[in-house]
Amino acid sequence: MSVTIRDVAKHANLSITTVSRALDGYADVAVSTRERVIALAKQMGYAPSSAARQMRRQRTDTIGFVISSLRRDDDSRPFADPFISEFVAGLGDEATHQNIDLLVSVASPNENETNIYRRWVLGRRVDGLIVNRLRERDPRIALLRENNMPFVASGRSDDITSYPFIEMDTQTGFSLITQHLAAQGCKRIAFIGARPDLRLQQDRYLGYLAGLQAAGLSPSPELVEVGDLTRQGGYQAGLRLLVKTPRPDAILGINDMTALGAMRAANDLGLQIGQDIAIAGFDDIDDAQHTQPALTTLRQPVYDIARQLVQMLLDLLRDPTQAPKQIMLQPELKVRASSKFLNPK
Amino acid sequence: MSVTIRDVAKHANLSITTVSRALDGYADVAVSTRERVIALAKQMGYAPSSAARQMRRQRTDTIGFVISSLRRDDDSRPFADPFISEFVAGLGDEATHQNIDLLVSVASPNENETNIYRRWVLGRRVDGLIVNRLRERDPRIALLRENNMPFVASGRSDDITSYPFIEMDTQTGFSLITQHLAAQGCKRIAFIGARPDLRLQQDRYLGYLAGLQAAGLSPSPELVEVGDLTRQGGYQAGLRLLVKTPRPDAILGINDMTALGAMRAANDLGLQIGQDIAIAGFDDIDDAQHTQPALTTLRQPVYDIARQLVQMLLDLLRDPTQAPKQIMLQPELKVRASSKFLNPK
DNA sequence: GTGAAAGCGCTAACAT
DNA sequence: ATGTTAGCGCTTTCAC
Repeated sequence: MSVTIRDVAKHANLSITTVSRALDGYADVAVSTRERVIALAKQMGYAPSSAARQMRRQRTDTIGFVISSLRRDDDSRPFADPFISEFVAGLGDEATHQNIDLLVSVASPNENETNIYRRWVLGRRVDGLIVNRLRERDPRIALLRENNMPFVASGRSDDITSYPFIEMDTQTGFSLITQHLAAQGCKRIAFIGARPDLRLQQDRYLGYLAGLQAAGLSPSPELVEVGDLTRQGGYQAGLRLLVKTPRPDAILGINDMTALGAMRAANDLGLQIGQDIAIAGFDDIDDAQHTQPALTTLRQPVYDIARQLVQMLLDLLRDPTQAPKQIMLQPELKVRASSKFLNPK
Repeated sequence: MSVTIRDVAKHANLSITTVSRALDGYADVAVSTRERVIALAKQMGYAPSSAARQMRRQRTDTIGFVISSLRRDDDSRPFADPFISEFVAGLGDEATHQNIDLLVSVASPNENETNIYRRWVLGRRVDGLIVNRLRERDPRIALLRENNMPFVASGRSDDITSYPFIEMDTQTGFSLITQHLAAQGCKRIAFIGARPDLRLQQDRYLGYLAGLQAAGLSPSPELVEVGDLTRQGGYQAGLRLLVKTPRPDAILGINDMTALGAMRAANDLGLQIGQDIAIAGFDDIDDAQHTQPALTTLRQPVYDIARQLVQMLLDLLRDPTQAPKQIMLQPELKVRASSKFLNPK
């Protein structure tokens, strides 16, 4: 069917060994031979079969990433999450740059995403994995551990002893942004979070509480709503918050998409954002600078984080015994117009 | 290292043949044996090695998609293109659903993306490919053809005889939306396009011209600018257009991102969108409904198209001799507030 | 209903 | 500097 190393060897009157070594650039091949082989291979359209190579080398030169979509219904578009897009872009760019492949899977909420991991891990489909949006006692981590599958994480789980990760200091970040809102004169600062089993919910919520305390404000259950990290979820939660009396004078979203949804809710209720109410988010997605008014947020260098995660994973694959690199980054506060507040009573 | 079929066979006191057949559900295995094997495999954490399977079956159960980023610089975030995200989401969802894997690569502008195709094709890394944003005399298509690599396309190239594709009738669509703008009273309707070698530029530009003609307006080179499908490109082109005298009274973007950029340009110049100037786009990305004012556009069911493309590709893999399915869809005009125009002189 | 054996295409250890 | 050979883990004929 397609051209194999045997065909090339035959045409070159060489053994397949020599062809293999010539193409892989081994030193013990005559220069003239090497050049001849390379030219011939190119001309014949030969490239090593990836399956054969994987089998022989016991290595796939492929890393995997499973996009876990947290929510999908008729109103919210799938995967519209720009955070994930940018993350995937970083993974893809760095993978290409390092000459490895990226296997991507999308786990819809109804299927058991652990199954995808299981298939990839047990079938040695990939050399390693990138994991994000970790949960408490994350079953994926357990699976990877049990099967010795190398992985790096964005954010950390409970047990951080044995794997590399990059994490934003979201707790400090949320404390700072909460204090920023308080400094605008806001007294009733609401928070739209996410499912409590998500690690990021815990960190960010704690940061929010810490920020309130630092500002001398007391927390209230009335001011906390649960979203789902999507614009739609933020919109719904925003509506629930804004009809309460007394009304919140600020809304902090667990991420930018949530904040964008809340902005829309405020808009629909006729409130002037950056005047009647302050709104802020987290991530600094592309849209954040392009809304009217622009969204105050904490910047997370998602693209760079993704690239670095790939590098960390490759380091780990090269030397599995090394101490896991664990990096903590400070998010950067981006103050824009949405967090102004001109109506302090 | 990891558990193979041999290990399972040994534990079960069976030949590897029987284990293989039991797990693959062949009929000629005793029910009791099958159950025993399945239980044992699960308990031992066995799953067939994907590399070995690929090699033996001469099939990868993987399809590929290369994201060709058209532009990357400091101002524009990579991959922020929601069109691509949604497309990838559709591919990923359907692939998962069909139990195959999706290999993704990101081709940065500086590397030769044909190299990625070459590696995948010659190395039989994937069973088939999804291709989009075709160009005139597309070298990728030539490569795929030469090497008998099955593929399906979103949009078509010059030679449409031999491969399946799904295409939007963008020409009709752009004609309609241009006429819609004219019907608002706009007389100087500008168009922000893209590189002329992109197939989509040609179709959409022709549609724009046809729409002008149908509305009794004459085209002017003054009213046409070149962008790059990004928000940033739309912004720059928008600025160039809006400082001209006389000023355009409508801007039609080749896609929504371009239109969004143009909206920002109009905003920056103090123009009221949907009043001083009408703006429209194409795609109906998630953001289109969330801008202020909401963006008039032509809806393209990107997610569904992507899913269907995967199905078409799998059909093609199952029966390579079948006549290529070629589908043409009509985009749906979504009239929103951005295309109002209240200042006809 | 089960097993033996060939072979997918390649790489690497070992020989020459 | 080049060739011989074993074997990666699996599926699939073919034989029993």
